[in-house]
Amino acid sequence: MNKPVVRFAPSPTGYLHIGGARTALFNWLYAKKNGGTFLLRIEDTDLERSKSEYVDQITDALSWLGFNWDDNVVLQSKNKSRHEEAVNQMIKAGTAYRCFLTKEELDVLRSKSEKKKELFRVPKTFRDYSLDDQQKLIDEGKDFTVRLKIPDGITEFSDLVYGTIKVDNKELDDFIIARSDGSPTYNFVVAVDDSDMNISHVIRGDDHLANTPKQILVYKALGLAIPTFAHLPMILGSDKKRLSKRHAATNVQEYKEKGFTPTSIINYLSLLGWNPDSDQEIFDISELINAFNFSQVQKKPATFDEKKLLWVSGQQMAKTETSDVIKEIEILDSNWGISQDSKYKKEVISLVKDRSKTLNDLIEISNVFFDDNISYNKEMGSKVLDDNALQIIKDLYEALSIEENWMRDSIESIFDNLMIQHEVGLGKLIKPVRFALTGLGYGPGIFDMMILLGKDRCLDRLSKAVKL
RNA sequence: GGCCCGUUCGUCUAGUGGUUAGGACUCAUGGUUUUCAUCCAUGCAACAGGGGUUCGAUCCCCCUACGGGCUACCA
Repeated sequence: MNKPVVRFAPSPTGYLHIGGARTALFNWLYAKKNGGTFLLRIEDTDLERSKSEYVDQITDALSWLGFNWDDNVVLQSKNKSRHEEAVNQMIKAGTAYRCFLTKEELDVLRSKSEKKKELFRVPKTFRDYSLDDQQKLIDEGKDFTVRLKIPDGITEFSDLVYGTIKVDNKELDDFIIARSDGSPTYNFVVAVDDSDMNISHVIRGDDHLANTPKQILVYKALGLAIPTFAHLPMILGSDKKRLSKRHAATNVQEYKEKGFTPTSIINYLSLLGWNPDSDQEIFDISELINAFNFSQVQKKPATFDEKKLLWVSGQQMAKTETSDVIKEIEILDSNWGISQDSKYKKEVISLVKDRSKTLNDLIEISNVFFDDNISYNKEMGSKVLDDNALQIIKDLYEALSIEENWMRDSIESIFDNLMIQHEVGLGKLIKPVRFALTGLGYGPGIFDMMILLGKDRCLDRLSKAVKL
């Protein structure tokens, strides 16, 4: 079997969203698994809506995810002359024809049919005009579109996900392949470009399933080799509607900003609409490449669930080496821990890594170790630091300040003494102390934290908290 | 309207012509951590409906309902 060539072909009319990322992922996985080629084509033929800043956003997001494309990015708009050539070739060959019906005429006919509840079909008025007759109309100055001459018969293909799909060509109109301004339409260019790029496997969203027979007819009309198709089910928002800009967070960039790593996002996305044929849910990238297979791709749409993403992210965090986690944080926030000792940073992260789900969690908690200017929430302070708690902290301060031995055992025994002295459990002790030290209601184990912070900073913070 | 595709716990999914329909997330409860989180255990919870075929259908067929896509001089 030849090495597959696949492509991801977004249109630059917006940022890369989660659904697009999933399509890119499955393309990329398939290419990697089979030693194939992954290409990127930007479908920028809709000049009205396409923006170059979106191209940059999309390529940035793909790079961040690690979906590196082989070869240069193909801009569809650059293939204009090739598309024109293909259209002319088809007119000459008689597989396409010039249609002189105007949009206005067609709109009238269409609405008439709709009123009568009849099925609308584009009239085939000009379908069998000879090239000479067509030329005469052109000479008269008439505008025309070019339509594919759909042959009789059945168009059938085998989709890697959906199996055999069959459509009677009677269901298809002679659709436009070139507009009256000469620009080619989607279902036409996509076939020409995929063929020119030697795409062997077209892997895309299943919103294109119904377009596929049309594209196959273009391949046939041009005598081109037909690729294999694999359509992926849609990803839905929590309201069961197709994921779109209306939904909360759909931009890949937003997930980066929320502190998710590429691996976590890829891991979670892979589980939407696909199963590894095992109980495994947490994958690193190479495991995923290994396990990927179209036979396990789902036909029904899947709903995006951020809670599970969060869980996957936490699992990934726990199994990632501390030094790699630090690298990820520094990619996200280049100012993080900038003036801190690298050994100290490592100790901080390994202390909080297993209890954090996102890089942002890590950044927030680690800040407690970097910045001695603790900001205390007043409302929370008045709740946690009642008179009893304040007395405990004062006593703790006294005991700690005369402690020579800043070790876990000695700190623990100080706490033991305080528990007896104040007749409270450790829980009642820890909460105010943690708040005094960090301003937070959660965080790593109190003793580990105190050892890492060191005696001076602990005493300093305790005294500050008392003065609140 | 026509054509195409789909429908298993709330969510992601496994599964087979005979199963107590399995796992994961979420949620609840309990345990560990004398706190929180993690972790562990237990629990709640599903075959869209109706007809067939069959000794027996969640699984095969048909219909209905629901959802999605295409039906554009959008992509």
